[in-house]
Amino acid sequence: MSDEIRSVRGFHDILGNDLKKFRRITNVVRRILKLYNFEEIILPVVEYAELFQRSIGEVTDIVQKEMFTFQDKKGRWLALRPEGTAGTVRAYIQHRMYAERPYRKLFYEGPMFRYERPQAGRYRQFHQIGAEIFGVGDPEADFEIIEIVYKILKELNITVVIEINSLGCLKCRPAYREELVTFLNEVEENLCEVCKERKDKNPLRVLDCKVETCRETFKSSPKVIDYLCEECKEHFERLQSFLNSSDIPYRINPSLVRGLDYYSRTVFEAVSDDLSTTIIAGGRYDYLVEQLGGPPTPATGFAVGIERTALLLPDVEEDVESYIVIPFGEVKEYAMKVADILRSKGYTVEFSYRRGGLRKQLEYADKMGFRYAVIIGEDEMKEGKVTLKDMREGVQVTKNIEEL
RNA sequence: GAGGGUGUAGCUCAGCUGGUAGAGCAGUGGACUGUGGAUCCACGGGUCGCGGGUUCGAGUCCCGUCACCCUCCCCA
Repeated sequence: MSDEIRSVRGFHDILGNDLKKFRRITNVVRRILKLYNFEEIILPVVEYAELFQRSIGEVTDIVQKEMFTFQDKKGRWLALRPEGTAGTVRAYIQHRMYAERPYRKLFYEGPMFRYERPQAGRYRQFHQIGAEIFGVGDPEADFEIIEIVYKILKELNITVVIEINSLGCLKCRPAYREELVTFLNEVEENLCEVCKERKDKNPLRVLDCKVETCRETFKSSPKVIDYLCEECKEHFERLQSFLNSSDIPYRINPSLVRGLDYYSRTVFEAVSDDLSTTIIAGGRYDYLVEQLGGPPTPATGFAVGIERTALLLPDVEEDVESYIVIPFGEVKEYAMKVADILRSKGYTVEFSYRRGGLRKQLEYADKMGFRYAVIIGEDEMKEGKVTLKDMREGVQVTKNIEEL
């Protein structure tokens, strides 16, 4: 036992009930994305580290402290992807997708990697499923993304609040940023230690602080939405008008900012009240494609944190209508044939390897939750029949092999 | 990167001021040779996370270390 090899810290196996929840989430998301005609792309797990430095932002924690980076044999810096958007944009550019159609809707699913301390719903290898719309600058696209997020949560029966905000664009954000820094310097003594640190590094992030005294202080801080230029203001208002004419509940959170540098204009988060954590988030990133070497292309998208969402799902006991074939006596060949006949009709069938008498066999069938036990003894074999027992109802019938 | 908690049987856990390791559940077999969800009996199973120290003697005390869980930071 002492020399047993365990999985690497923060890298976990997903099995049993956790896997059921995992699949439930991805199935729901995939089905909804299909309704909106998104197409899947499978992206590599490894990219050049530079891709993330140039997209997520050099000064973000993700890039500075949380990325798994390493050198290949030729000394190039590679990284395990910490998120999916950068790779999707890279692929969009690399395959010249911008030249094929006026716009493109893509989705991806897979493991992401961040080097951080594991805790509830958070691992070093975690999984996201996300979608992006390239080439649409209009708020319709933002609305579609938020609508999809809402449908996902509704279908999964998860109660969350969708918070939205606008971060403005390159025209209006710098002015706001300056105002904010001025304000933060004035109230510096009221800020927590972390905020004092962050104020110079990434001032927008300060607004995200959860410390009560900070929140109180920020009530009088300048708000991004008051500094939006005409175009950004109109964009944000039209998004709200789409939302208002839908049944999607939302609220504006003027302090909502996101931790990745590439966002512009619309940002949103689906925040769980009982978990007090974000499970789905996203927003618009109109400069990223160009920043990574493509033509100017507006884009917007979202990502679902699968493990985190799974925490909000109840344990599900699904009734699988599966069969167990119980051979009793010298009937193995016959019993295997019966099992295969059932499989050819599409049933899930386990051939029992459990040793022991019929009693033990039925105990096993009961414990494992099989709906039907197909009992096959020498009597049944002689007559070309089987005994089919309904484990739930406790009744059994004898059937000819052809009647299965 | 900072802080807190926990490591004893497959699982959940007890084990007092140091004195040879325990329960429940699960497993296997039997009571019961072709009928489960119940009962009873028996059996197997542990370098007490790892390393060192104190001691005649350490699961228990001390030091170190690792892992897991949780919180902060950060983020989905």
